Amino acid sequence: MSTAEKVARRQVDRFEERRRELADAALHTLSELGYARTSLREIAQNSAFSHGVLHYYFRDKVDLITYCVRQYKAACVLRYDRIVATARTPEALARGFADGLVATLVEDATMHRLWYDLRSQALFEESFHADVLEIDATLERMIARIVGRYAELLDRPVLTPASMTYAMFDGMFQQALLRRFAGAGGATEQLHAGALQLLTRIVPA
Amino acid sequence: MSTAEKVARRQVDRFEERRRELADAALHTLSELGYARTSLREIAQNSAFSHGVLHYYFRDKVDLITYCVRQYKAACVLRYDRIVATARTPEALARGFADGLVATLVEDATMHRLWYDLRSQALFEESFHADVLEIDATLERMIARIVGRYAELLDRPVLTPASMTYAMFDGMFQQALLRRFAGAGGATEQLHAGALQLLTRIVPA
DNA sequence: ACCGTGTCTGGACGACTGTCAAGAATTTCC
DNA sequence: GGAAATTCTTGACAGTCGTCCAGACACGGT
Repeated sequence: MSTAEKVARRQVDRFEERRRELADAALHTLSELGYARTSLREIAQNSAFSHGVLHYYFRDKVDLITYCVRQYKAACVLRYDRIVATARTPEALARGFADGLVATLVEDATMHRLWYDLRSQALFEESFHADVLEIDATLERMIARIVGRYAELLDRPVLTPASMTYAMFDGMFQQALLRRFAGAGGATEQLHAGALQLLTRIVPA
Repeated sequence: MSTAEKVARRQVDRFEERRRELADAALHTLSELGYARTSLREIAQNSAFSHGVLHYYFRDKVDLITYCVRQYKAACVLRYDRIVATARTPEALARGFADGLVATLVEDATMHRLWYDLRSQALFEESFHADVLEIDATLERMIARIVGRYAELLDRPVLTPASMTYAMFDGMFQQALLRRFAGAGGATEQLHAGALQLLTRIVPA
């Protein structure tokens, strides 16, 4: 590799790193304010830079948000992979999964509400379609892995399609999140019990 | 009733009627553009009036949107009540329910995406909490009536809590809506099959 | 040390926002 | 028919928005 190539590579890396840094700040602001109320100036204010720099690293607002969504997805997978249990018994796996759901509901609540917000935006903005569908597919596979392992440990077949399974867990999680932010009590308990119950419904005896 | 009271009553009625009319226009615009992109001027432009009149009938934008959400709820209940089957056999009820879901997914698609958009907003804006929770509770009861009747026809007990049942149907519907707007095929078929399958899971043999 | 390139700032621009008020238009009532 | 009350239009207001740009700054290579 020539020195010129090394220089170019390093600059590209720096550029990418700064993009990630700015997208991080943007994600933080978005998760706090929501898509409708987040402006580029507000994002810049929650970063170490001024608002002008955003157009140096991103073509426009849609470009920034799209990049944010992709970065969010990466975080998503990591977070959920924590949940994938190393358990040796189906009971331990189920418990670990339910515990993990409740934990991320509490710890990453603002990020989750951002996800549902952005997914709703995808119903109106075509430019979000591809990324949202891809993230949903990733989450669906994650759920399928857990359910598949659970059934494997029980030596039973999975009779429910993965898309349906994901939709049901997602619906439950969304309800729990809503109750949490709306101040209604019992959200964590309902999610925990619901996840366990749903698991036994999907892999019936 | 005195004549003065009659006059007052008539004025109140007219006032309420105009509010409904404007909220209708607002709902139409909202369902087309989404919460984040809808302005009062745009709403007025899709009505027979100018933008200033909105502040004659509504205190501010939040007041208007809140009123819209409440009006939307009324439409919701009516629409879903169409689905509540008069069927005499469980098979007919299940089929009618699944058909109804698919029909409203296709016919009222823009209204449904508005609902999910506004419910996401409730995760960020406290003023939406009460109405969103109330609408969700209404929909939950609607689902519970259908499932309850289905179990009754089969002479079996319902073993799943209503909140969990609603969450699962809602999750499936939301996925179908997303696939529809994202241009992915098979949304209606998946929803139809999923609803039937979920019904048998909730009321197991 | 200096130059050139890459990075960043801060202000300016026009468009758009919610809100409001003055007055025109319309309706109601005697 | 005219006065009074209501309903509606229009334009203005102070902000904020995304976007762009001239110039200041930083820093690695020679």
